[in-house]
Amino acid sequence: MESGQTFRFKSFNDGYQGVALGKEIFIKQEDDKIEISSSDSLAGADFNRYFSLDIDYKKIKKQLSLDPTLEEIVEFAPGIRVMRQPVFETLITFIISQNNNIPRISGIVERLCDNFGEDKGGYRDFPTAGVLSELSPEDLAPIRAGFRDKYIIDAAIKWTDGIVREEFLKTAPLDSARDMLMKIKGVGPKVADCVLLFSANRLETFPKDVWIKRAMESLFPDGLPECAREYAGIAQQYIFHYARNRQII
DNA sequence: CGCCAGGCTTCTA
DNA sequence: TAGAAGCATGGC
Repeated sequence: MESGQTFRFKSFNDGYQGVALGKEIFIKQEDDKIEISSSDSLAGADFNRYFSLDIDYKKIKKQLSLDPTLEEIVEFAPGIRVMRQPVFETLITFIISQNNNIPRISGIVERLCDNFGEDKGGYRDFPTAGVLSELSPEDLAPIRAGFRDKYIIDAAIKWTDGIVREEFLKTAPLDSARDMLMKIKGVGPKVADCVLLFSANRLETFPKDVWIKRAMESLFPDGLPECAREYAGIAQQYIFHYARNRQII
């Protein structure tokens, strides 16, 4: 929940609270048991898929751990999973993420939802592309996204116009999918890869941000180990978290 | 005050 | 085609 893939969850009691798939949920973990609860009906929302609880991470971690350095990195925070969030929401949140820090990303996303998301009775859903595509940069001023406001609007317009299509992103050759995303102003290789990894379930994509570049230089100067190729994106999340948190603890 | 943040666009050579 | 400047905002 704190690995920088998703930005609407807050620490709450002994778990996390946030809005996902149009529902306000509370999630907590005790040992291997993960519990999701809500005051809403969860009908129609597939949180096993959202949190990738249907994926065999024991098998994936075993394969990554064939490399001894990766084994240590995985063991540092073995509960991390790559989520499968809605594509449009992931696209917008990672446009906001550029040249930004995680706390401020969360703040901008929160204001975006508060101002333009559908009121579900006490909380707000993530805004639709249709709503965002009609806005001007001045309309977005309250969310204080800075220069990213025009990128958000361009992404929403290209989404509603069908220039960026979810099904294509999930099924087309990886390079074609990236090119489609990079037609959006403000979307470059890093944001495109994050969308493909965190929502389109393209586990072989390996987003390279400043943290990953620094971590790769010191941990894997010869590149990512061969055993991690199939699940490079999952390895990326373990490496990202390790790089950011290891020294501090 | 200056530097940096899950980068990208634009300008320059 | 590579490299640097500029970009909104906010925390430190």
